[in-house]
Amino acid sequence: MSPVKASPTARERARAELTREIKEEARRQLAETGAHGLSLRAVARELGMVSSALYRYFPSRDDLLTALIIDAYDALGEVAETAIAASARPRVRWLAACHAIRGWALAHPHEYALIYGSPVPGYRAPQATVGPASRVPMAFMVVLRDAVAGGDMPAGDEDGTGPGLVGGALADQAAAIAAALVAVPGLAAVPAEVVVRAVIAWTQLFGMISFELFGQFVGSFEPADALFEYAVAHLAAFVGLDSAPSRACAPIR
Amino acid sequence: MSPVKASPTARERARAELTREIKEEARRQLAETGAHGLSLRAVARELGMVSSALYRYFPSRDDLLTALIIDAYDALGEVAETAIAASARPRVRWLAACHAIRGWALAHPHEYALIYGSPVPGYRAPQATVGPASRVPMAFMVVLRDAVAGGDMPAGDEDGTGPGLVGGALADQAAAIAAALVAVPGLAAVPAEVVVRAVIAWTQLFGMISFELFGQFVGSFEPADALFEYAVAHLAAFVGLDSAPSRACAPIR
DNA sequence: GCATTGTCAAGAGCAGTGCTCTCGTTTGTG
DNA sequence: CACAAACGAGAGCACTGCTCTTGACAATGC
Repeated sequence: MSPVKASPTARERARAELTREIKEEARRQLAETGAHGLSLRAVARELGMVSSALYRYFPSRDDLLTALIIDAYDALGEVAETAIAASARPRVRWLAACHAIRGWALAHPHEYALIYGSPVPGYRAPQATVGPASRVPMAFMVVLRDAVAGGDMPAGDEDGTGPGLVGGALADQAAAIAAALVAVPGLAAVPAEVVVRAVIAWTQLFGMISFELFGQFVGSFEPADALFEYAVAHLAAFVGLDSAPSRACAPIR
Repeated sequence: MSPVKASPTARERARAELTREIKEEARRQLAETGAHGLSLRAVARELGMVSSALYRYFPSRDDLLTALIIDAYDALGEVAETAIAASARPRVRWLAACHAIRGWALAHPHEYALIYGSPVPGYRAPQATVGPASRVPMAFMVVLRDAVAGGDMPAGDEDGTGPGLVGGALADQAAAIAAALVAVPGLAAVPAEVVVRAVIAWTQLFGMISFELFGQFVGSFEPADALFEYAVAHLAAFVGLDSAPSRACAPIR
């Protein structure tokens, strides 16, 4: 935001350092006791300061949580972005992103719960989170855009009446996203139906990770590795990223 | 559990009544302030009693929450079961269940968050919840079983190498579920691949509902009606419930 | 019928929380 | 150097979940 001063004063450096330490300690407690158990007083105690001093850095507990949420979004976004960075076939990059995201979620369950679980206490996501939050879906879109540009996917697939044709409000919403995607790096356009399918794939991915993490697979699909593998393979086919272009996603029948 | 006495004493009736009232008031506060805001003292205050008296009915706050969780699972399970009760084509019953579940979730967001959001505070789901929790996925399985039995779905679809063939650990896990399903009402068996696909559809459904409810669709897909419609149509095709059997889920290409 | 036993609501109290306010002190700047 | 902003410390408020004790009531055995 504000331009970084050439020589930050000792006070500013101390402040930045302490802010970092507070978040670090908070993240530690988060990993131990979850969002509910995160206590400002405990964080302050652990840092050897008094609780009221902490309010100079985060005006409320929710603000601390928001900072952690943004960090988590960014961390996961970076994981996804490095996963798709490899110069491989789009399908490989897609699958890599899915596995990387799951890996991060399993390694940081409480931080995952913080951003993809039920919204914390009373609290509504502030605007500052939507940027970092969009990094993951954006990464998937980038892969699809590259696939379209590279000819790895049929570009114009507006065939008549599919089982769930994109039309009406859906088409508009998808077009808005596709437009935003084109505007930024300015290359090939992604068809509306592919955008919609990508969003569905996105929800599918996080639905499965959430179920695995939040214990909905109790006695049935645990571990969920095989199920996940199967699901993401289907998802890649669903959005149009095929290993063998024919028989995309209908082995049944 | 315990056999109901023919003539419950006045004390027993009062206790049951008060237990019901406590849960009712707790549910009301839950709808207003979320799980975090639910306070035993506030519930007691609203009921005109003192907080300590409440501990005679629920030994701890977590126990109250558990009771609410079980109730929520049961309520949603019943919604799903009545939705599939109609004697229509399996595909119609499937879609009805999806829409009914979403409708309940939108009407009871906090209760939904309680059961499908991040697991509350520190707490791990006790065994008593797994029964009610399985009613929804079970309902979907029943539809599929009926579809297989009624010939609405290809029964043996073990064609060679699909994009994500079910095999190894996945096949075992799916077979265990299919076996449990057959054991109860004892009719047609559901192929392993269909079971796996049903589970994936289940996670997809709740992934989308969660994203809609928890605000991940911020500026993009709101309202999500059209997206949901499109997604569940795909899901029905994905598990093998087709309106027009051919071109199941591959309008792309 | 009376005494015993168990259940119940009430109250006080403990340890903990988020948050606010007021103090001196420290630090950077005009 | 002086002044203002930033800071850490402490006390305090209202609230929480939870425990313990006390006295009143209802159900049961003799």
